[in-house]
Amino acid sequence: MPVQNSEIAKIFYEIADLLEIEGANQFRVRAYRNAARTIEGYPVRVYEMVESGEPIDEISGIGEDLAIKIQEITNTGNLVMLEELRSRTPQSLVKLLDISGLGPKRVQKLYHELNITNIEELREALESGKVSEIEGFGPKTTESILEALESQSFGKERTRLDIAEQFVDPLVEYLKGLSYVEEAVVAGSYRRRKETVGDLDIIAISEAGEKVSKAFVDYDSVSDVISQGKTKASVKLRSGLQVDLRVVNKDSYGAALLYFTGSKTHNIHLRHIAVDKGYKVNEYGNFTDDDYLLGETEEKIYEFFDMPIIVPELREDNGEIEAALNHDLPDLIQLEDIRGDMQMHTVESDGKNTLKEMAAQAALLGYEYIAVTDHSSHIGVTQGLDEEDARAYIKKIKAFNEEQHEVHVLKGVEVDILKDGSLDLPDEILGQMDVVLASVHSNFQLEEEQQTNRIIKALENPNVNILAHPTTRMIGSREPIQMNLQKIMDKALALGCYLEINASPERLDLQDGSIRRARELGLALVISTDAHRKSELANMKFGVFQARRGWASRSMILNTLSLDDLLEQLKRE
DNA sequence: GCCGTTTTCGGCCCGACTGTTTTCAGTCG
Repeated sequence: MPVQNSEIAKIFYEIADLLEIEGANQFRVRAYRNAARTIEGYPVRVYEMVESGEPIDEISGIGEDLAIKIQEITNTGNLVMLEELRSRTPQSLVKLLDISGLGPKRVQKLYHELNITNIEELREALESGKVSEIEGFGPKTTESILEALESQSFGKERTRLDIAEQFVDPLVEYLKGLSYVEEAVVAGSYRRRKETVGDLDIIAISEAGEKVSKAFVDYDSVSDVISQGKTKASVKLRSGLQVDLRVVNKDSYGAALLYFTGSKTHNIHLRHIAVDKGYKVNEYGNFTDDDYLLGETEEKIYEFFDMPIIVPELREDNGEIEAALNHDLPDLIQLEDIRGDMQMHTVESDGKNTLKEMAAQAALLGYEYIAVTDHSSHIGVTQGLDEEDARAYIKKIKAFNEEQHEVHVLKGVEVDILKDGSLDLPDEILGQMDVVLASVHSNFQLEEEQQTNRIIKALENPNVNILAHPTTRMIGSREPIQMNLQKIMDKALALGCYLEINASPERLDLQDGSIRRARELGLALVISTDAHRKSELANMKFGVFQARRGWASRSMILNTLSLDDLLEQLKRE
């Protein structure tokens, strides 16, 4: 049975939590957590490596012991060690760690002294006053735990990048508007352009930390103040989003930005290098003994380590530090490189704007071309094109291109892949299109092999150019379908077709790790917005962020090409 | 539990804030 990387990671995360509650060596705990993170983001499925006999202990952070455990998981779907841990320390205790203010030590105490194993028992013990009888649990602590329980803000969900963006701009503007604030900027996973963010981290330059901190907690949309000090403060906005502020002086700005942009593993790796060279790096700068050396800008810090600056999107400790040391960082694609959008919908199917309106908006964005790709009719809700509609539609686009020359419109369609892998429009129609996107909109539950074969069969149709939103996942609401993406990528490469990076912020499909995989295979991709109204054409930036996180260079993204070159690339043998 | 040009032991990133304490442990990022 294929075991996903995420399943292995989940087991290691749980082991780390349980070991921590048991009071195990913190470095041992860290090793499990570190391994979980590595495997979670690993571009190759580890179980396939095990099957083919590839050495997994060559993965950084996986040693002999963890390699054996991974083999056990991939062979049996289970790990005896985890079962043993669970028999000593109830699994349900892990949930308690999600409650703000409760860490491993306190959870352990609650378990040992009151035999509390879950949230319900905790709530009861808090309300009956039993918890405050334990040493170390004063009135403030018990109250804040109770509050955290009431607010149900534990088990924190992550916020989509586009939604976080709506809160970021006004808050940063507010801070910048304060006379004693020189600069304010968002760091954290937001700056790394991760598809979702857990909270927002803001860095401000000021000599008046206490005043900034005060103004920050007084911000209009703040509903709760979690902490407030001279150099940092933490609040919850009404939306539920947590925002952390850090105030630094000019000399430490770069160091703080680096530190709070993360990722954590990237920072730790940099610090290892520093320690090896006899230096110390913290959020205030680079130090030798206790003497400040530098820290004003990120460039200077990377330069200190003989590296060019590494852009935030790459800072995941996935080889970017090694690449930087070799001066071999990828030349990442930028939004300005995009010359056209390869998927959008109009009123012909489920879009809200007309062809003319979409084209006008694309012209405003400076595009040379767009592909209009309305749905085929299989999925009833979208009222897509049947054969007759499609013929009329082709004529309509031809006429439109004759009457205007600002943006060339490619005749396109997003055709449904049916359950058996056949397509929802006849070849004769598809053959008249400039670009054909094929995509899965139904039968999400098929088993991996059947799903994979279904998609491959669709790609084998010589009219198909692009597999759109390849995994069909929706962030936070729909898991990717079970499919062997590696096989599909290999096939696409062999057949001369391509995969899409869907830039819709609720899809962002492909994921960053898969884009990285495509890069390694030499498989080109397109980035398209799948816009259903003209305003959504602006979502292209989210796709570009995602592509950058996947190490994509301009040369591997087809819609950075001129129209002629693009059409040439779309031709299949 | 991982790792190694200081390599098989002995390190492992580091600081701010809070609450409950009389000097610090726990949590968080």
